[in-house]
Amino acid sequence: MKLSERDKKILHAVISDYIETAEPVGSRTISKKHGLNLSPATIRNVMADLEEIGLLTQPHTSAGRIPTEYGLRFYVDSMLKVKRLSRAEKEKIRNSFKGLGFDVANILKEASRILSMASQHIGVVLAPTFSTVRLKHIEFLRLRDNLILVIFISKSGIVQHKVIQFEEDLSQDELDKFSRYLDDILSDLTLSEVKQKILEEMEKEKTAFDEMLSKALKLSKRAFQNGVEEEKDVYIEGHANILNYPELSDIETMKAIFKAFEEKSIIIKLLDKSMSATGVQTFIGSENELIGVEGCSVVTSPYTKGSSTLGTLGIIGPTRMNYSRVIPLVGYTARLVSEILAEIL
DNA sequence: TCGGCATACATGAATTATCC
DNA sequence: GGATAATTCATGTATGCCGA
Repeated sequence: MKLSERDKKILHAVISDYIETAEPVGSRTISKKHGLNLSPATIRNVMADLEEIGLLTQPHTSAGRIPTEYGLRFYVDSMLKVKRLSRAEKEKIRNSFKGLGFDVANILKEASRILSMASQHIGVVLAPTFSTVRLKHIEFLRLRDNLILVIFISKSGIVQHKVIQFEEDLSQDELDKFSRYLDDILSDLTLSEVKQKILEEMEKEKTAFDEMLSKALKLSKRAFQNGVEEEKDVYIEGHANILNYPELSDIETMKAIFKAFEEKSIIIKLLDKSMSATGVQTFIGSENELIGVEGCSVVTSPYTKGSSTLGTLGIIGPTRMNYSRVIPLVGYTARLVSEILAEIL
């Protein structure tokens, strides 16, 4: 779409005023406030043109204009000048993570809090799944005949469990021995490395004829069969910030937003969508159809370790959020979380 | 002559004030 | 508290001016 410089200036003025006030923006306001040296009538003509091509809309005939989702998308893609975070802001964010130690849950919760506090929107962080972290300990608990509870503990403290059936009835003593043996050979490996290692060890064991090893490996093979059931965790901070935005404060909208937060699966699906992406992504209004709330935008970025994505973090707020500030904030926080987790996981 | 822009004016909707 | 009037603010359109 080709817009003249004048059209772009007027569109930019409408959108920046709307982001600031959440109110429709009139031609006279633009004429007075933005020093474009154009009369309100001229600005009205341009606004009518921008409305015709779908970038602006008018809530009612005697109101000013507000940007459409399409207008905001055009603004973000073509006109937005992203502001860099200041050194002081970066330092403040970095310092917030100090003293949290190696507790991944605390680090992610803090990331969510930082995103919420710094943006005055809602901060969300999708935790890494078990398959992306390294194993520290595997524990077997005998439940009853042939039924065993397997507990997986990752190096970063993520715990998953699974109940398996084994053809032999094993005593708790035997299970403890297996656990110690498997800790020795599987510790510090990722889930895919674990599976490979078990196959290698089974191959070796064929020549060793060690009954204990054979049982332990069979048991571990069963434990890791079909993967480890993964419960995805999501950290959400700053729910109350919704109340600061008049366009989201009607009862029905708030109900829908809080429902999405209660049913975490909706937020998880939304964050999952950007797992495969690189860098910061913006979903404006209906582009994030999963939340099902009009007037909401989501800005996300995956955090990584090397080339593999561990999880996603982001900000949920009104479509009129200050994208020039939110985008670098999400990007920097994701880079910082990647950096911190790389040392732990 | 034509296009861009400004002024003037009629109109519509929301908000505020006033009255009962 | 509800109905009505007055005010405010933003719009669209007709018309005129000016420069290319």
